[in-house]
Amino acid sequence: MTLSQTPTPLATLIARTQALDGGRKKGALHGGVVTQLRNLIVTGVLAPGAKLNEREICEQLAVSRTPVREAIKTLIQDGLLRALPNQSAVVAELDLDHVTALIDVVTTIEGLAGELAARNISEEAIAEIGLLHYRMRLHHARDELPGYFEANTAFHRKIVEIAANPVLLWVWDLLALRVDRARYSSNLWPTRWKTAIEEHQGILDALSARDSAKAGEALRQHVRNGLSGLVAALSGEQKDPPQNRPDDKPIG
Amino acid sequence: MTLSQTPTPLATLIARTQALDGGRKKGALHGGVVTQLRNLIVTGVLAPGAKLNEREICEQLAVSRTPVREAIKTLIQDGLLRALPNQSAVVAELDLDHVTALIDVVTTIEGLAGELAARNISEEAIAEIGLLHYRMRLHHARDELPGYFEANTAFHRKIVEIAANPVLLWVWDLLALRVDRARYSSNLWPTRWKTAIEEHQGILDALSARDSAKAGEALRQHVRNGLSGLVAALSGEQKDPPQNRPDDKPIG
DNA sequence: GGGGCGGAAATTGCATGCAAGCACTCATGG
DNA sequence: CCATGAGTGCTTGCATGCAATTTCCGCCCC
Repeated sequence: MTLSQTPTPLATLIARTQALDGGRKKGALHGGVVTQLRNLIVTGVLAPGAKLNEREICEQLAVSRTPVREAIKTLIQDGLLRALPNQSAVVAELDLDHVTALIDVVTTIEGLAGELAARNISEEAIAEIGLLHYRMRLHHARDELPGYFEANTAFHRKIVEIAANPVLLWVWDLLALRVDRARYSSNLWPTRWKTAIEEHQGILDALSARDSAKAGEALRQHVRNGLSGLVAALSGEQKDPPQNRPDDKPIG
Repeated sequence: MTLSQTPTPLATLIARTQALDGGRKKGALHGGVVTQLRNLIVTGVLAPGAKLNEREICEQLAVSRTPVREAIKTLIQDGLLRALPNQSAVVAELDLDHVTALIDVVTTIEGLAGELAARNISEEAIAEIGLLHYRMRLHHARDELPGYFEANTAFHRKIVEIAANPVLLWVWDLLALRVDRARYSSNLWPTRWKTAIEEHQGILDALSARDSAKAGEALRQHVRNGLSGLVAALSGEQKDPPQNRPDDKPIG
């Protein structure tokens, strides 16, 4: 009753994902709940502004309130939820302003990652990046957006890993959550597919050449382009009334 | 008994801070515990590697395990604690590598902040920055390190605020925790005092002139210098055996 | 008809109880 | 003397109970 105006009770939506308690060890509930809820938020099943009723989540996930409460706290830290004292946590809004703000930060972070990665990169890492690039091309050719999506995230994260800076990776992971959320929210993306692949090629080339400045710049351009397009798409969608579309399948 | 080898039981240390339950409203315990523990970690009272026994913290802070557990989870997210399944959380190490990794990220982030701030800055904001700058000079002249320290943090944070990018501010706050921790850990800093003040002057000038590139560069230089000096200091201290010095007062 | 108010239900925040897992001790054997 | 293993106590992880606060509903008054 509390969660958004969706006619479908969240029950089904959560239940659809998985039952969460598969022969679990002791310390697995908290993490499991976090993952579950995070996915629901990032993919947009839980619409911005929706209230999270602890009891309801407990019932759906078949766990007690303790791990649920801890999970909610975690997601608040991640910025996916907003907390009000003595009130239900609500899914954080996805203002255009906020997504716009992401552009500069993510661009800068990924640019740094590119610069650092180009310096450290090993032959093995080059091959791994290349592999992901071609996985993306394959998914593109087959028109498999979800697969492309996943490979794309892996591609970018791999570059950050190669940068070999744990703090950078930590920040990137935090930001990636928000970027993914924005991406899921704007389900028109394919326009940039081809361009994105060309840009990826450029990034790969720069990394292979160990050209730090070029890799950084290529990544900055690529990320900025992608996120700007995303903002444009979102601002176009802004006309849709804040009602959440029922059963808004993630992408495909 | 569990918390580090310090002869002084943590009891006194925590008790010294404050009793935590001053006519509290309902939703204040969790935040209070987080703040308390965070301060203890950042200031180094809780040495890296120290185990956090839930029961003990409960007794010292006179709250039950629930808020303490939630606080610990929060601090794990912040990267101040490390979690081991079914084991006590431990204070995160402060590797030299980790602090070194901070340099590039914080430098980049503050550089971005400078660039953005220079574009948006209002006359009022310029005045506020200037005020903080002169507060620092005053504290410097009076040789009041803690006051300088506080004003310094406010100065930097203010610039990020002026940048008017909520995501940037969020990331900065997260990073600032780690920077402060490293700073507290190396208690020799005054060498850079004068230089730092000159650099601050340069930053202030660039911001006043609304010269984006210059402000960004000035901040990058300043932050890099500061953190590099910090790393140098830490790597010098590295000789001290990993034993934590008893009653290592934060700064002076 | 609209707005303010009172009370009850519901919800969060905190405290506590119980079970599983780890660490530590101490005895034993090589 | 050192390594090994069983037993015990402590610690975390989860479930649940209780109190304070919010919210929601109906009612009354204007």
